[in-house]
Amino acid sequence: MILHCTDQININEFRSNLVTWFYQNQRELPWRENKDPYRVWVSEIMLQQTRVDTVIPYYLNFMRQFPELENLAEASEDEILKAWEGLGYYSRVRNLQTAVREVVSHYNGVVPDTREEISNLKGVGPYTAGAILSIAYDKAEPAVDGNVMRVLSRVLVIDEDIAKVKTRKTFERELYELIDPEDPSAFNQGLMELGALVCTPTSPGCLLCPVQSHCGAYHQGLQNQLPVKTKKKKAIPKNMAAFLIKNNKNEYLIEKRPETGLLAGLWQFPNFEVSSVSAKEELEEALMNGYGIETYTHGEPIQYIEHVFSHIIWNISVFEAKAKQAESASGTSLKWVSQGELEQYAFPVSHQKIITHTIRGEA
DNA sequence: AAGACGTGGTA
DNA sequence: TTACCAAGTCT
Repeated sequence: MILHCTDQININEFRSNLVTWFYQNQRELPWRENKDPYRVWVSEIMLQQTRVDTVIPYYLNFMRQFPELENLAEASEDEILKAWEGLGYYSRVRNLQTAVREVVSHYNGVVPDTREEISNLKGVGPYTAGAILSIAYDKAEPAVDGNVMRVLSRVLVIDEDIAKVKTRKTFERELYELIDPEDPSAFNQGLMELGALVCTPTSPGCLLCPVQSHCGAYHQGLQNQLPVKTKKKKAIPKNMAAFLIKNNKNEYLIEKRPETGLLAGLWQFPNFEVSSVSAKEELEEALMNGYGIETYTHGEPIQYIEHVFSHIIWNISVFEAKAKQAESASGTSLKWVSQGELEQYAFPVSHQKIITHTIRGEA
């Protein structure tokens, strides 16, 4: 093993090669304009399991809408979900607001700077804690994400399964030795940037790599065998029925999803799992029991949507229906809204397709 | 420990 | 088309 641990000369060279490379090759990103802890925090939450290119427009909009931590703390749930609409993993923004409120009430609006305190904030796990501490506060704390595990598994030739939660701790232990105490921010970001731009999952650019000489996998020709990662299971398909229901005022019925679980707190058209979409009686009964809505009988589906989540596939048949009564027993989770009002509410991507295709008649 | 939790891009 | 991914966290 080329680098492993005790050789201080090699460690110093590794650090300086990585940090120098980072300053010369880092991308200009909106969250790199300054080190404001709140701005760094928001970016780290958005970046979880999400590509840089996807995040950029959301980040710009989010910071325009909630420029200071206090603005986010005071926003409504519908506002924050709308700002997150389409980004996925919606509990991230709900947790972020909970955490930001905690910072306002408990830390006088100042993001705490110890791992202990910051880790107790909702949605801040080991990676995000390390990222904020190092990037915003220049603390020598590891920030182990998928990039870092891929890069270090190659450099240090570590073949533990990076899909396993405990493997992260192995890399954190190594990092406490390896991290550059002079510039932990550039070191951590350099590791991630290297993973994103050079030490990629497939066909890594070893010939361009600033730490090639320190890389055990490169010297042994193992860069394509590492990291080791077990595969995940495939998504399970479900038959879903969705209903586009109008009343006599030309309004649509929408419902708010439960506060926990899949797509928590988002709005949707009445939507539920069915054994079969051709069992009309089952559909009518579900509408009556679930929504208190009697409808004029509906015909064949007017739209089919396949939507793939990480662990589920929704095969949605969309039906059109007219409510027999103008008002329904409207709990807080049911609402009649005009076409124009629809855009105020955050919908899952699968139901955005109903709005664009069936309501607006776009391609 | 393993599964829940989204979405859009790429080979 | 299927599979895997992309700056993880919570239960």
